[in-house]
Amino acid sequence: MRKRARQTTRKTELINAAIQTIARSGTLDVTVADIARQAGMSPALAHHYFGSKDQMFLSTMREILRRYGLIVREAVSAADGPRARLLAVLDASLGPEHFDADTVGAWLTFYALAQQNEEAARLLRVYHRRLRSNLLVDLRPLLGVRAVEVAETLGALIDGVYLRQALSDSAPAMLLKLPRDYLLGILGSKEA
Amino acid sequence: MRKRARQTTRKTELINAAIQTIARSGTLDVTVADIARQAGMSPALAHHYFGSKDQMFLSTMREILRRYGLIVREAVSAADGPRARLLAVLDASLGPEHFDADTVGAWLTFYALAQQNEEAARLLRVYHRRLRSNLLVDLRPLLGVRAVEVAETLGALIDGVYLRQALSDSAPAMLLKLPRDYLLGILGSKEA
DNA sequence: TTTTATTGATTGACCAGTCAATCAACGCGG
DNA sequence: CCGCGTTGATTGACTGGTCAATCAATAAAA
Repeated sequence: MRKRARQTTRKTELINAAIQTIARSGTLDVTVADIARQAGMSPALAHHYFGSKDQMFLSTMREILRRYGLIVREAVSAADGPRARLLAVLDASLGPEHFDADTVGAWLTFYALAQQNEEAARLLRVYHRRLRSNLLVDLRPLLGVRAVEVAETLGALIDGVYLRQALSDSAPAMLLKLPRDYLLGILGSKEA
Repeated sequence: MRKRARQTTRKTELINAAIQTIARSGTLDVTVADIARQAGMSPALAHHYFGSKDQMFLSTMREILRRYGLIVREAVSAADGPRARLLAVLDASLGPEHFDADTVGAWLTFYALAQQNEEAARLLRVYHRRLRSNLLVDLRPLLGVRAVEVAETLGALIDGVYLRQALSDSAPAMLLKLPRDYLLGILGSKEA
């Protein structure tokens, strides 16, 4: 048991180091040595735990996805009613936990990775579907058939906001409220 | 003069080869040798013309941006009235010329590059500003102060659609009509 | 002839992954 | 409580391969 715990902490340390290192350099070209150094251990140890660079990246991606799912689930369960839950999903998706420079950098880089690596693409599709279904659950009772289109639009909008945030051209605050305002606009006009 | 012409064609050949090669492999990890081979010449010649790999990539990016600007300007000048011009900008931005697998692949990859390379980030910001201003020109007379928010939303939405297209999860047709429907929804409700 | 185009060969750097060797903790029989 | 063997943690050194960039040499053009 002690053994397993140690292994887990080491892996987690490497994953955190990977997120930081990837975001800081903005590429997947980061070397295993870079990540290991960031985590304060030798490159050989990283291989010992993950087997290959690709496996390390995929684990990192899974971890980011896991954290995202956790936060969303928490936020949704704390909200009451469809409208509040929808806003909770948006807030959680664009919350500071995912929107810090590190995570955004890593996130963007994974999109690039997804073009090469089928497993990476699969993980990204999982995220898309999860977001979509989270939105649809509460959009359907409010909008009926139009829910699908609105859900797709919100999904694309969130991703676009991420993308632009990574370049930090516009003011961040402005970008963050875009999906929320879109949703409120839709809900408001439907209420009438 | 002859000299310049030859140099230009060689450079263009390399740029086209770069677009194809990047898109096909889905990464910036393509080697100069790969690109040169695709263009039917030796790697050494590619260095002769561009000096470095980075310069070659940046030239490629500028070329893609130039083509985009060209198409948009053409489409806009052919349209009549603010509403038609807005739709023209959207259609041109998501048109098949930029939406084929090759260009989308290269585009996405450049977003990743922009995190490392300041010049790449600058070029992407140029594109953002150009799109924004293209939209604002015709949105302002229709929407007044709200034009800014709508322009930002459309920009983010387009980028998001690109991103999702690159993963081709949803049906392409569905994705493509999202920005258009959003704009029509805004304009429709304002007309009232 | 002078300049430009073009290439094959080479170099120097870098990096993922391997391996053999230490090191530290733990368990266990005496 | 003490050697001692087992097992996982950890590392430094090394390898095989790749790639950007350079260079010297040749062909073609001006």
